[in-house]
Amino acid sequence: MSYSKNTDAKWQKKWAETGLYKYDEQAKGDKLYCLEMFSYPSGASLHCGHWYNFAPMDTWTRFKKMQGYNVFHPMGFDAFGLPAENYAIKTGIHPKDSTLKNIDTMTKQLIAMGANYDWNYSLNTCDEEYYKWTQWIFVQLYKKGLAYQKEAPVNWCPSCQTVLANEQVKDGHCDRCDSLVVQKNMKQWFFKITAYADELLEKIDGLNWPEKTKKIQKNWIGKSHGSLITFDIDNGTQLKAFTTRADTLYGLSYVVIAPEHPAVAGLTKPECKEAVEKYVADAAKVKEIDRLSTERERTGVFTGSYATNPVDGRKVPVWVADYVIASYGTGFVMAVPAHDERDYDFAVRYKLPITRVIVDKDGNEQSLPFCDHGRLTDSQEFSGMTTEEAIPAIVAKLAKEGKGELTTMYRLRDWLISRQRYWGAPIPMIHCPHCGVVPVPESDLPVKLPYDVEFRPDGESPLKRCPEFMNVKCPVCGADAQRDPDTMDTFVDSSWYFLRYPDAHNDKEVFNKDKIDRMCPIDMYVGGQEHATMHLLYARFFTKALRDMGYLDFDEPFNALVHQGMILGPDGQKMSKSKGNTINPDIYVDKYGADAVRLFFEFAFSYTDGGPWSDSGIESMARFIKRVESLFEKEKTLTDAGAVMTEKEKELDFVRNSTIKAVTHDLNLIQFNTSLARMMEYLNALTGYMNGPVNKAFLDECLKTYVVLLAPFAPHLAEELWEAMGQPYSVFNQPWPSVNAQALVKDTIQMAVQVNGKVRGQLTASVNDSKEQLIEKALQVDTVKKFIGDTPVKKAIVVPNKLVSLVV
RNA sequence: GCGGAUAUGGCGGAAUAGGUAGACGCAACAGACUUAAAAUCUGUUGGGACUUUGCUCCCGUGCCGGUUCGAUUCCGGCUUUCCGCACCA
Repeated sequence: MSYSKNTDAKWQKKWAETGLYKYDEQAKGDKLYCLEMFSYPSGASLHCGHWYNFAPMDTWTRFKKMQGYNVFHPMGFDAFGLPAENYAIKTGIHPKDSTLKNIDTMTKQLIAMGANYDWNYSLNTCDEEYYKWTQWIFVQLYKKGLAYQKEAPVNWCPSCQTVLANEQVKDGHCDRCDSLVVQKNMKQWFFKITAYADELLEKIDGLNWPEKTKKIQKNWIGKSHGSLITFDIDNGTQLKAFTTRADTLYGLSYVVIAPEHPAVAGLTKPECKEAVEKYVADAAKVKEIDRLSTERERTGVFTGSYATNPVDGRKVPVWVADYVIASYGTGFVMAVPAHDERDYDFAVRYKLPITRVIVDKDGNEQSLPFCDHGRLTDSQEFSGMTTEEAIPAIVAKLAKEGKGELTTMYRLRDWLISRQRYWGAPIPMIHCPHCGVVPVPESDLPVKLPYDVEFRPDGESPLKRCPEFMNVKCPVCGADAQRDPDTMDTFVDSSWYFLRYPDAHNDKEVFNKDKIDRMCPIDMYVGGQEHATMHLLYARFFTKALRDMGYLDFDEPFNALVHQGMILGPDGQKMSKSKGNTINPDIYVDKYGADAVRLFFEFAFSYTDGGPWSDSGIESMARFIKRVESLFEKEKTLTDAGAVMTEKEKELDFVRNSTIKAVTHDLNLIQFNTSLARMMEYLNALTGYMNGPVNKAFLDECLKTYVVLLAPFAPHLAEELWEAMGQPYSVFNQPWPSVNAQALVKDTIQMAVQVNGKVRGQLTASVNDSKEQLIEKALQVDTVKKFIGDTPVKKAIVVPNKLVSLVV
């Protein structure tokens, strides 16, 4: 017998035939819902990133099953999306055809990996059975007021020919194709994620997530405490400004409005009209390009209008400037150049007054702009107060006239979900000339995505060109109406898939409430960190919205979260086709077997770090497998020296039990690399033991322990060894070994002896030695004597089982 | 610019309620087997010193300092690389 890819095939077949992976909801053991982020079948096959995400977690879930948990571990496909569509445009192959073919290939690869998914619980987001419920959720959100349409400046990717959510724009570029994103005013569908901003922020602290991810998400939500201050404008209107520094109000020198703000036209005096209109038009054109420059000059124009500072009645000019963001706060800000860098630069450029109203806490005048908190000066009755005292005081004064209030503001914007693309779930809304926007009745769902459509994008949704799809009767009045031609962002599909798995084939409801409440939240969720402000945020929002609509009873979808690291090319660079450093894992599976590839990914780096692919690394894993096999081969040739437990047997038993202890501990912490290091040490100990006379019955027990411990890591090899030992199928029905505490107690211990903090010698201690006896022994060590000489020992510290430290 | 992380042999990486730094593996070198090579097995392997080659000594976890009998681990200040955000008022 020799492990190879044939071994893989043999056991994969047997596992499938015997239903080893079948999930039984009624089975004994605590439920453990473990999930990896499902894969995107845009490429033709699984790549190293998938393998690194899935294979080690397969090991982990197998371990948990052996520990007695009732593990639910499904897998599906995030099948809609731009890459499949772009591939279709390039090749002419319909996205549905390529996607289904890729899903088929990837499923086979996952099976070839040895992954223990129960495919009866699988799902695929481009399946009508699935997107029917995606649309159903859209309708519920609409009815709840959480889905709405608005005309707004949106991010437009000219290459993908679609709008994008804020979260999908990185450095002003499209997250998918890297094209420069431009701004466009369009009427689009939004989900009101901001309604949950507070809860999304607060509940994050209770989650067992990586701290960094929590921080990224918190910053993205970006709560800030401040005040809304109302300004009277000389055209008779009022505008509110959001500020975190109401204490600087006496230093006001002008106010600024964003170019996209609807009030701009009304503010502009005839003599300024030409300049303002030109500025607004230019701002729209160059804005996104210039945003990339951090050295960008702040520009603006005067509108001709004046605003009144509500705190002292002074008039200040109203400017238009594109350093004000229309979509944050009110799009209108108060400018205090002395205490804000941006306002300072702007004031210097346009020769606007700069008035100091804050000094530092000690009363010293710092150089301007001085942006720290401090103490007020030249601020009437508020002079002398600190920033912290002055803010509520000034707002209270303004509040009497209805011109000030404390408030909070969020950086988070509502989630724009319309996409002018073909390959997604159609938005289930109908536009009727009489009734306006009407949701598709639930009984008419799904709104099927038509197959025969010219899907090349031209800035309008491809579905618009499909009259059979577009033309519909209004469900309310029966008049001729039009469907919404857009499809939903694919992040909508993935915002609830984990809720569908436990009840994947329910055709009556989105999911059964009892079932979902029993199975969720997810106990362990594993996927890339790049989803921190996208999928992981959207999924939390969906869970909360569905909870508030009564469909489930928990607050958070993912109790624990782990990010696997990234696998790099052999050159240490990110894998990419253009660099030519990609690795196809299939080739290695074919050559060395799935277990060798699994072991490589698990042993070569810490799971959360990842690292470069290495051919010699994978060869070393193949070598490890051979060493394990030859050990078991050798065992058959040994003769029994009798059932005696000598020091050698005790030593091996010590290693066996400390291996069980360490592997269990490290696997619980998702530390595959150190677990396997312990397995190698145990292998080395077995090899050493088998060079001498052996107690066969005892050795047999040690080898059985070895196979059971190895099983989650190298499942095919372990089944083969288990069978070869004459043990009944399957090794995965074996309980996880427990530690015999007795075996870990040693009679004598090696301890270090330190003199003034430096190790100078070793001593052999007996477990029963008292502190005094240990110190006495330490003083007798030759090398220690040399360093102490005649100097008296001032102090002696004993660290049990570790060392004796002498201070002279 | 702000925020977060990171730094350990030739390489991947171990070890932190402060306690023998370098586990485990790779690569390298030497030996065994072989006509030879590969494979396999065994051994050595952080750097340096030696008029005691040793159960020897000195140095060593990015840099500088501090606390401690003792610091990879804690504190203060830098530097590097990576990541997140980036006119958020």
